Amino acid sequence: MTDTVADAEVSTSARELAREVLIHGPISRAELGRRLGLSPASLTRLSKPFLEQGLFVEAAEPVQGAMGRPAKPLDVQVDARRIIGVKLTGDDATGVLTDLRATALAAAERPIDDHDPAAVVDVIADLIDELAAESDRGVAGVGISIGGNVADQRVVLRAPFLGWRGVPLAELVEERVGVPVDIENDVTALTTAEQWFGAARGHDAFAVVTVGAGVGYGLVMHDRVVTTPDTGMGLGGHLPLDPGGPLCIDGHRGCSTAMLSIPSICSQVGVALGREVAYDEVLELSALGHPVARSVTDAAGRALGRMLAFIANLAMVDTVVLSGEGIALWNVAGDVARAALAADRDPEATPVEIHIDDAGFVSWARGAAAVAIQAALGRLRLPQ
Amino acid sequence: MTDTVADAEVSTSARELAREVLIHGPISRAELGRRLGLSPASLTRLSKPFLEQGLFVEAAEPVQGAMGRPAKPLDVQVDARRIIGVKLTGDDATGVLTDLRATALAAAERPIDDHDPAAVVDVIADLIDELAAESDRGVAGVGISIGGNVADQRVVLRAPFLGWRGVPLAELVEERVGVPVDIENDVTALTTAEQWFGAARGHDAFAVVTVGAGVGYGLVMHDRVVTTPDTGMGLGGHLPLDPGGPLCIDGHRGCSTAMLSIPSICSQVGVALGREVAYDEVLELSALGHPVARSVTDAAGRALGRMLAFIANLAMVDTVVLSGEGIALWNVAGDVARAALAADRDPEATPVEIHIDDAGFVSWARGAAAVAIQAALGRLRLPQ
DNA sequence: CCTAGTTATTTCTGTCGTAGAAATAACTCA
DNA sequence: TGAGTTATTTCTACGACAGAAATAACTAGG
Repeated sequence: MTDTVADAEVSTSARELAREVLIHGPISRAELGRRLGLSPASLTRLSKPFLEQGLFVEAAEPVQGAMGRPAKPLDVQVDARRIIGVKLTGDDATGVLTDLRATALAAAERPIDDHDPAAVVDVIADLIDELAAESDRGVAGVGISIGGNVADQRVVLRAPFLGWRGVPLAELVEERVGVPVDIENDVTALTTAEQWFGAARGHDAFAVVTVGAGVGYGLVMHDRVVTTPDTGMGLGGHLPLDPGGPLCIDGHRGCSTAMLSIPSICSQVGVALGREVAYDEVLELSALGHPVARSVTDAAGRALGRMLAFIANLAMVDTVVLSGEGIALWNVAGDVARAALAADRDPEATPVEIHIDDAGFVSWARGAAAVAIQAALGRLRLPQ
Repeated sequence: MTDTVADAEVSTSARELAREVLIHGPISRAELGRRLGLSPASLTRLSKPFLEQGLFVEAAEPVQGAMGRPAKPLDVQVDARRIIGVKLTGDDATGVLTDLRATALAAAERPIDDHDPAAVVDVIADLIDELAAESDRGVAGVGISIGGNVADQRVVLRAPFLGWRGVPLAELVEERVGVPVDIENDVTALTTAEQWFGAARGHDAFAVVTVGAGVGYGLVMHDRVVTTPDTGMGLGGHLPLDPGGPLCIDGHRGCSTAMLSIPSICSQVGVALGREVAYDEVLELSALGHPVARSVTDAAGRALGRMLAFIANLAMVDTVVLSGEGIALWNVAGDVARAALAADRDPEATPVEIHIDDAGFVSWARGAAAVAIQAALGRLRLPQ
């Protein structure tokens, strides 16, 4: 972003306008005025600098069919900036180059062999350089998401998979790449992406459940992602769901991780078959009706359905997004899960809307990009 | 409230100021400025009309010990208005006359024999008249809380205990008492009271669990009580907590109602002893170590602890208020509940803060009063 | 006892964002 | 073709707010 000296902080209204257009665009000024509680005059005034900067465009296609003067809907010029999102695990760093709606334009990956912060920063910087080379218009911001605790979008307080405590990752990476960097917990980042750009876009309250190496849980309420000091501790990963289920590594019988995580499902089937089995194979066997695989995925489905019911009843949401690299489980266990959900929820209650985000690792990296997009919005400067 | 023709709508800031003083007063203008993000000048301006109207007072006791000019904290004149709160069940109407902080000054009760809306309105009007006679300064508003679905704080959509559907209760009672009336779901109302005037006062996120004839669940997040179309359906009342527990009336084994409600606990002990047992006697027997009572209350405690863990992990709160007419259960089962909670929650996570509100039926009626106080705030007019 | 330092509150003034009204634009429908 | 409808723009006035400076009411230390 090339800021002029004369550029000024944008007002709250301008930021809300940008957010609304980013999430709901293309959208007319009139509709924006109604949503934001502003007069038409204000919308003209507020949107002008965005149009002048090339951050907004007026959609070519006016709305047809209605009476009166047709609206000229505003939309973000998604190609105005490029963003990079990086998802960091103990094993590798996955990155995507995206536009302003976190749509992936390029992807890359690097293994992480050494958990030393300096070594990891090297890998991340390399990954970012590779992705930035794919962009012909520079990079406006970088987001990094990580399993663990993050303070202020700057410092990794605790990252069990990397054995980190108090690593000022944003600073370290910024020094290397010369672009603003923001760090966020991985589930929070993914939840943010679902809220702004995913299937739950525009819902004012919903939950996110991720199934993968572990089980993650995120919550949006009153249009805001809920974060607490415990965010990143994985508290949604050890809910007791099945008193007859297997044990997780922490000794919880039938908890969400024991019932749903990829490693646990693979090892349950593996033990019964007496050989190592990959996750994809489990799902395949289950689809073919193999009794062992079927039994394990059915139990997983029941547990997932029960978890969804608990979420709907206690977090008071009626929409849930399922994501993560292991959510293909839904293909073979979705029906069982829906039945279990129905059994634990009042039949007169609002049905729970379930969205599947099956983009796997790309979703995690998109989440990181969404964090960078939000941060860029916060840094926005416009000519007065 | 005697409005002059010249009185004007109060601004958002003025309403937020009133709310903040109501919840946190006495509190200095300087501190209010910091909390609301306003300059000291604005606080002088905003608080002046409240002081002129006699709604605020400057606390007599300035803050001691600190350096600099001592603050003259603002507080609400709690006696400036009187409010009536009524809790309606299928059997009776309980009412309280309160001040502006929902502190009960008088209480009264009426049995409800006839569920016909007209008959119930008669009883409520009588009850209100009796309580209003106790006030020497009129009544500024009436709140009525009810188990069931309420639309817009005006119309009872569904109230199973009364067999009502679509009763415009606010209108009917207003016609009789000539004072603004607002209706709210009972758990929502109680949650509101806890948020503004209870032990969780000022917490930005917490949950409420009520134990009584049933089990209720309310949630505050981002400083707002969470309500959904399903509010009033009692979805928190049928969470599966103990696979070996008794059945509730809907056939859920070991659900929150089956494990925790007064009728279920009494009947479990009653069946074992071969006679009818009152709730208080169950708690007494349990305290004395009676094996049957002990066993039932221990199971209840474990279920409650598990429920608290689910709430903390899924609603993402670290504070829970326990209320309702049956919460004396905590006296005999609190330790068991705490142990169960600890078992289901990561030991490194923030400990869950538990507050007990043992005011029983008065709390329910206070909740209704809190709704009326909020509504009065919304209707507030001040001389410009 | 006096003075410097500190914090709270008030007064005054300029600014910025907003709504309101009226004008203009661009359509549909009869 | 004109009446009706809706969207957007332009212009103006108002009002809420912050900032600065003044005033107030204390504490702490010499």
